[in-house]
Amino acid sequence: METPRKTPRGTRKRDVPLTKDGIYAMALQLIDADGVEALTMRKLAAALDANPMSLYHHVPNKDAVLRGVAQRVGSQFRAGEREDIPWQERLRELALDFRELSHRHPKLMGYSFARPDYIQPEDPFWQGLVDVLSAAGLPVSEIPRTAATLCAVFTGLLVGELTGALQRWSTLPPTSAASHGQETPPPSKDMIDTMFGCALDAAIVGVESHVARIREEA
Amino acid sequence: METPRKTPRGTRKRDVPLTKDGIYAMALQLIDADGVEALTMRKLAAALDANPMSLYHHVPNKDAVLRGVAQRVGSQFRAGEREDIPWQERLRELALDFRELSHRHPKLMGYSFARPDYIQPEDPFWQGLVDVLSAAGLPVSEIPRTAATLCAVFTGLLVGELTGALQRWSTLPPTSAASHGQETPPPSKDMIDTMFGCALDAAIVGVESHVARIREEA
DNA sequence: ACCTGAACACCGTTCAAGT
DNA sequence: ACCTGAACACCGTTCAAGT
Repeated sequence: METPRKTPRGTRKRDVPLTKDGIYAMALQLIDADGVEALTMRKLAAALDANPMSLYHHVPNKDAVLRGVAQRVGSQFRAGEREDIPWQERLRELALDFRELSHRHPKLMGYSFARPDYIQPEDPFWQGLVDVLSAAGLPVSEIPRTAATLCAVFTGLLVGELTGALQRWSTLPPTSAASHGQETPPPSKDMIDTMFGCALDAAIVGVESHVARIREEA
Repeated sequence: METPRKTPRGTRKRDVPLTKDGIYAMALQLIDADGVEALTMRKLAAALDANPMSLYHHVPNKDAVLRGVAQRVGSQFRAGEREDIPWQERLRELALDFRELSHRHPKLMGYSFARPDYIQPEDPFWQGLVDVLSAAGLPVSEIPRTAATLCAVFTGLLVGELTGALQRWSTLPPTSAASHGQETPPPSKDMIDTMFGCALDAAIVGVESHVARIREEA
């Protein structure tokens, strides 16, 4: 009754041995499909056609898996390398790229953004951001905090979009008095694009005036 | 051996019957102390000196408890009611108030901010924000999306602060080449205050120019 | 070195039964 | 109406044992 070998016929996944990378990759697939809260060490093992306990030979615990996946994806955010365009355009590209990639793993990012370590100093995204701010004329000592502020603002907008909060808030009635005016139109994808655009413009202006202020003082 | 009544001597909590509000209040205490991920229906019941299953008579499930707590706290964010000062100042006050109150429940807010429903349309905070933007001269139809964008930006910064991401990123080396320049100074509380201030300034300028642009078009 | 089964100490929630 | 004990279907993780 009991098949003596796994993958008896269907030749499921694992001809390949378990690896850290393989575990992270499958975890990402499961998260993309069902969300972070549905990820389970047992389900992960099953998806890899392995014994749940085998995972612990490659990974210390579940939190490490989540951290690994978050950092793996975080490191895929690319840096706008084009040095031929003004830094303002580069920043815009960087941000839009960030957003587009987030859309590929919405379930993960909603979770990732709440953990401080999904962006690593070696990540191209961080490097790119530092480059752009340096091109903007910001002194080195000012760059990390400006970059950090920009990251926080981007992720705030993205969390808002990915969780639906931005959608929800945008359709909230502007006054509490029940439905006595015109309705606000439902926000389309376009409208959220516009909101991102506005915020990005404001951020750019903010950096510009920060640079100007520092120039003045010197 | 078995004491026939609860609270046999210590007269613990419950002379009072279980209520929805009581449950939320205790859940908030536990979350403040140990974090959202440590909250358990069983521990919550124990803290209320009740049988775990009794909770389900007042609350449908754990998610409802978390939602209830988040909304309870969300509704405590106050609206800057002072109409005698310019809207820019009112917006600043609103934001700083929001931040200060978040600091009172850091463990909760790190979680809350990821759920779209912690701000309700009837909340004073939302009403205040709508008021301020209306005082800024924004047409009613523009207000919800502007308010939504501002909320997303604030919460992004706050999440960054509460999770330590802002701290961490601010001390990241501005260049990947290992330690070959001056160090960036460690960010103090003051420095994070400054970052908030800058972002707030940029947001205000952004709203101002949005108003100007709309005026122009009309 | 890598894998595994059994077991431990938990979870959230259902349900039938009590008052 | 409100509370409860037992039980179910799960968790993450440890550990001793296997190859």
